[in-house]
Amino acid sequence: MPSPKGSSKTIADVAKLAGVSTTTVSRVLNGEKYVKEDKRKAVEGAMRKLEYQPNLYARSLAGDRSYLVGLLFDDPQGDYLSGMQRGAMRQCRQYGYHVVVEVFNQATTLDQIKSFLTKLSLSGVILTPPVCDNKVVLAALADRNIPTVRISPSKPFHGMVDIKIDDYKAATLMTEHLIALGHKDIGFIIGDLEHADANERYRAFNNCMENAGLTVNSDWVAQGSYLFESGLAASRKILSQEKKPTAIFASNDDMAAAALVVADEYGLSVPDDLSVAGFDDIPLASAVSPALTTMRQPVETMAMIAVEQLVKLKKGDSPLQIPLVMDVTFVQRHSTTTAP
Amino acid sequence: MPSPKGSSKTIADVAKLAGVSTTTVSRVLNGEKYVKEDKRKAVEGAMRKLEYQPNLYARSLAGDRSYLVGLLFDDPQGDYLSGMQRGAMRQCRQYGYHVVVEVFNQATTLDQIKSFLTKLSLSGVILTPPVCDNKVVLAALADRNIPTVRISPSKPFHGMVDIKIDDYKAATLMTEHLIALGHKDIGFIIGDLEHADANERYRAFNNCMENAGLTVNSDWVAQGSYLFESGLAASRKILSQEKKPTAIFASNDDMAAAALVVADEYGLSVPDDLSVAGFDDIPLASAVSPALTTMRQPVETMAMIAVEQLVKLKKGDSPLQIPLVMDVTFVQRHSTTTAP
DNA sequence: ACCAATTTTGTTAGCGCTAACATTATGCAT
DNA sequence: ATGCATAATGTTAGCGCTAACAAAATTGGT
Repeated sequence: MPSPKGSSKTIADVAKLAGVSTTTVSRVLNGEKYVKEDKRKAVEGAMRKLEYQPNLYARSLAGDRSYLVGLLFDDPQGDYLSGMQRGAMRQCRQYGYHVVVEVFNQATTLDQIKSFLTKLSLSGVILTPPVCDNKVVLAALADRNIPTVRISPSKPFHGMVDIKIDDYKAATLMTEHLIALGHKDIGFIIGDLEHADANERYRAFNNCMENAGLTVNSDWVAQGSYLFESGLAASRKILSQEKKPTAIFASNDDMAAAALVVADEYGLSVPDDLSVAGFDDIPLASAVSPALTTMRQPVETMAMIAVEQLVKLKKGDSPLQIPLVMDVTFVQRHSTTTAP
Repeated sequence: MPSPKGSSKTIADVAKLAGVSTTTVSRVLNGEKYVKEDKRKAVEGAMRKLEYQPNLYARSLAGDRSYLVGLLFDDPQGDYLSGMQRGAMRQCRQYGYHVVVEVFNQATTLDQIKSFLTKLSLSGVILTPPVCDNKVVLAALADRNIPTVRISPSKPFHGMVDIKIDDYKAATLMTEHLIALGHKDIGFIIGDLEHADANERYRAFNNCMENAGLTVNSDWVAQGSYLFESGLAASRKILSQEKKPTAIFASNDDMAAAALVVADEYGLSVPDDLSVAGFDDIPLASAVSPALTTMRQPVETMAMIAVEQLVKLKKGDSPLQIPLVMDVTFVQRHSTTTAP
């Protein structure tokens, strides 16, 4: 009896058509060895003919993998994170995995974390900053032996793969760029210090200034949160000073874009009166006017590699001992120029 | 024998501890009726004591629901969509569901769509614009009888729940606001016409102008795509004209923010020389300077309601025959004022 | 040709849960 | 009390797949 419309084929249907056992079909499905070429061909043909789609839930229940990877955010907002999400989705599709998104922040209880992790028994998890440094989450993950990749974490955590850029070096490069342009009075907008990268960028700025024999004026340093709005407040704090800097280095593009707006409020022309540098190279960076000089971070690629690593971990490969450090690209546009 | 660390409890463990059958536990788990209060209490107690977490995959395999809802994007970017995502995640957590995100666009093959839908056998799907009007996706969904909620679709589609705002009315309101301020020369930036809402807003603008006895100057109408960058180009097209409008109504805030930037390029002061109105009220709208007059759309709430509807559909409720129309809020800020 | 090592295939028993179908209590009108 | 609807609980058979084991086929050395 032909199965009614909509009812999907099972592994048994495929096995019957291919003239093999269900186990053999399962082996083909999972790319195991110990299957003769001709049988493999037969099975693959049968699968195609029947438009067979493996049942995710049966596989998960019987086996150990779930083909679901979790993408965890503290606050899902902004181009940086949607870039991550895009990369993760793209690579997951490649491997037949799917992306489950979830918010883990201060308000998330331990129970919710545990429940999420044990209920879904994820094939893997990607932690975006600052969740990647959340002790509770890390412990819960390690406890359950869930393959985990962290994006831009602070300290290493045993058994987890880290993917990052060299924030210190990148921020040093940018500071040097400003100094090379003759700027001596440079302001800095700090990112959300919950994020390890924010710390690194700030540290690099300070050290680089010191090495160049320049002093950091605390009036020109302001705390932001990486959000555009916070950049407005930070920029106002800096530019409302009697003596103003000739350049501002913002820890990300959103805040740099905000600096552009505030500069305008104070009648400063960018870059002639004030140079502004950003970080990340999100779409906005090239859209604003003047377009931002920034440091491009390959966000989408990082997420894609994260998924790749997860798949490898799944196969039993042991985690990389050292972080995967991606290259950044210095992008000079029109928001920075020689000191006035 | 106590189960080893990490191995989670099963329904059988709970049943034994509570002194009932597994079915009764299942009934409690699913909130079915026909369970006496005392047994229910006993089961709930046992669950708590054992920290029982139902196995999602077993439930999905045995039953018909998967506790996974799909959130489909054409291009996951921008505050509007991350607002959706936030709402969906929040409400899903409420109900013990999870959000699987996926991109469905031109590049997605029918096979991929089918594969996604049958493999995951989702409990429900939320379609964001413009996926909500993608015939192929709609057909595949209907075929599989998957409960579906669409956000701001164009035409009704049998059996699906639609959630939207009254774009026509909202855009009329905004246009009237501009006209009431004495503006006669009003420009318009059209959104991505793949989105039904973009069409509605444009139609409303045209009709409203006509009703007020004003003519729409085609030099002051430009096509955008809802992205910030497209707003720059559109605004430049409009403001580069010899004779300039005294107001611009952009179909969303991103493009309105771009108009602000371009106005500045042309030496126009907003709102004194040029009024600018947006739509959506994303965070950016209140951050830019001057803050945008806009029409607030309860995006996050819409997504939450979408999940709620999905859960109801799951329970066998029949879909609403008419779209759920959410209220918008006119938000007057500082980017619009009386005509010069 | 014969044996052990190795590859290839099949058999079977669940994974943890729910649906369908008993079966047993309970209420309530006669 | 008696019968009958209705409520409350239990029994059982899978859902579609994989893991563990068993069996058969193949290989290669002697």
